Amino acid sequence: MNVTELAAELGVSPSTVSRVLRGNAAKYRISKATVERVEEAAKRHQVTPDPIGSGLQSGRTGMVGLLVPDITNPFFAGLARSLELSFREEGMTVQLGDSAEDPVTEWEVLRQMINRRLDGLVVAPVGRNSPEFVEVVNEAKMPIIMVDRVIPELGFPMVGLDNAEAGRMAVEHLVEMGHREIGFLRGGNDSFTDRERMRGAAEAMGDAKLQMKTEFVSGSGYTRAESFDAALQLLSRPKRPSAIVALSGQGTLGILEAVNELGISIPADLSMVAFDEQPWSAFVSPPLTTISQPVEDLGRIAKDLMWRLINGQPLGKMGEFRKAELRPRNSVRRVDV
Amino acid sequence: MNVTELAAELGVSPSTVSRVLRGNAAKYRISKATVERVEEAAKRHQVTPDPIGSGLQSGRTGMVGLLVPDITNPFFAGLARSLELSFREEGMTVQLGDSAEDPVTEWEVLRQMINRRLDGLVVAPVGRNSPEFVEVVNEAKMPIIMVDRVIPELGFPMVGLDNAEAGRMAVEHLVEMGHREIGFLRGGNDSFTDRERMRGAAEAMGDAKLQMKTEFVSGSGYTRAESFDAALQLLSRPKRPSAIVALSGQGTLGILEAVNELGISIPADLSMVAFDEQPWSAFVSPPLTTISQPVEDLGRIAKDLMWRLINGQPLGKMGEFRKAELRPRNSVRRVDV
DNA sequence: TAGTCTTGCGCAAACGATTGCGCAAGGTAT
DNA sequence: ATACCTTGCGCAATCGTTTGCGCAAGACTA
Repeated sequence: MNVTELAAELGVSPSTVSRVLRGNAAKYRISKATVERVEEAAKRHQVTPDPIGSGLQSGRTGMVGLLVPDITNPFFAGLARSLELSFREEGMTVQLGDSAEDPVTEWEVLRQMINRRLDGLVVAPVGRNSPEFVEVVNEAKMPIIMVDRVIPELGFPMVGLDNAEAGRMAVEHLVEMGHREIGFLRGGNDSFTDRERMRGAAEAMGDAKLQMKTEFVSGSGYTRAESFDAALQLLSRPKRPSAIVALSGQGTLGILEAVNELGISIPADLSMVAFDEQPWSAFVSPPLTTISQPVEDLGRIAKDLMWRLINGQPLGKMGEFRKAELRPRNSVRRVDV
Repeated sequence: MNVTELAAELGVSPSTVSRVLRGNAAKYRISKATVERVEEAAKRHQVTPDPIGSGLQSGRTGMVGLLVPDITNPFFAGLARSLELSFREEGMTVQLGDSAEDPVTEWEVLRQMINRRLDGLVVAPVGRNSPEFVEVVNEAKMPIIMVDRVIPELGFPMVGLDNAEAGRMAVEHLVEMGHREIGFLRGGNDSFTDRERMRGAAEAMGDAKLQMKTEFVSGSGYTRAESFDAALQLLSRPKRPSAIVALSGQGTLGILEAVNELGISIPADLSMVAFDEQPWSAFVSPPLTTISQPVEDLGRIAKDLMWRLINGQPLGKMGEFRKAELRPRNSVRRVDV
């Protein structure tokens, strides 16, 4: 049963039913009696305005797109969960897109989402600022916000981690534990996120009067295979750092895999601070010292920003960057200074 | 620019443009010259039929709903990824719903999805067959298939693991390695999936002339906290099994947490076979012996089934259950018999 | 008693695409 | 020259909802 049929049954016009169900009864001066009749009948027949008909008229679909580089990455899964819940509370639904860390797929998915006339796009980009990416997001006539691997140059509202601070925290912790030779496994070299983490790390190194040695820094993409290769390369040199920072979740896996391959023991031979807290971080051997992101907050903030954009409300600020949290466990060994 | 405007620019009717863009040019005898003109102009202006207008007319939304109990569970994330990719290849998109392992939330999300007039629903239920669940899925006037925690009584097409076989594999492996006292951490006691895994395990125990001791079987829900409690209870008894099978992914985490808490060492004090291969399974200490599900296959099969249902094609069979794979690593110790 | 307000709600035109039916123009057959 | 067929495409209704405008009826004022 749809709105029109319900109206016929009640002997009122579809307009009236629509206004009642949309909560505009007062605005159109529908009498209390009529409102109640309509509401009762709507409940009884489980009638709710068809989103398609409604969308055609209003231009709203009640859906937002969420584009992530990899939904199997627990960070993005957590973000998806938080966003889905937050938007559901507003009666909106989330369309999932997964670009598989591939820029070309990313454009394609974005185009599909744009064609679908979603109300807005929450994009966690692969991280590279290509001309094609810029073109496709700029021609989208809908609100867009960026999360996690933001690209500030594009001028979209952003939600993410205070990455420089997070990088700094990792290094400061290692320095406190007596480490002086610190290595870094970068993730997705071209991304703003990675550059910021490195910037913070470099500052902390400087503050501690330590040198960041290029042979102790290894770049890689964000995929698991790339991370493994980079970690292998960094750790199989004759001279190794005494500690390493995995600057991404996949990087953590890459280091664990390489360490396994090379027979290196953590933390006896190598200390490690790992980005991204995961469900298993605390229960593996050794329990991992991690940098944890407030992923639920990020989802809620992203939803709030998007909600304002959709409803034409002013944004307080163009972005929000939350602090990370260091969780010290046993993958960092205290060494003598 | 939409279809109507493009038609105006070309001096043809919207009908003609629609027929060309929908690939129905031949059926309506549109001349080759006109087809080419339309196609060229559509490409030039990037015109594609508006899914809302089209949906209103055709009744199709080009979207399927995916409802999972927990997108942060890597198994469901993998399923989501596989499904998203498979459906995208058909030009369809996936709406994500996360019930957070809560039956009530599950009904609500289902209702929302049904109201949205999606083309179909891929449901990984929380696993409990409640009257409310039955009511809501039965009143849905759209194709539904169940994945993973299927509920066979409801008669929907199903895709999942051959769970009995998987349970059997776990036990047979432990028996081969000399274990005779085997414990089980069940996951979501009421689910068909869990019962099947236990059934297979029990059969294998019987075949090996071993007794399944009730004090070595601990039930729990599917959440992490429940799994931890159950594992703690099972493992803190004075007499412990020499090996344990975690019958769910969260159960694996629960056991690892409990073992950590109790100071039990794997595999020295306790051997373990863990359900659900995860990215980190091979790189933790000790590398975990796992039962791996072919999650990508499951996604593709689910999409195929759904595709047939949507297009009114006959289903070969009402369900497909794939074999699991045992990945022997170092969490199972060989013991003397 | 006529004019003005207020209350309560319907009319009809969108929104954008799809599709059965049929018309017109040109060709072919008789 | 008439009848019939083929080719090519447009007409108009339809899907379900929303919303500006205005109508009708009763209440109130002068």
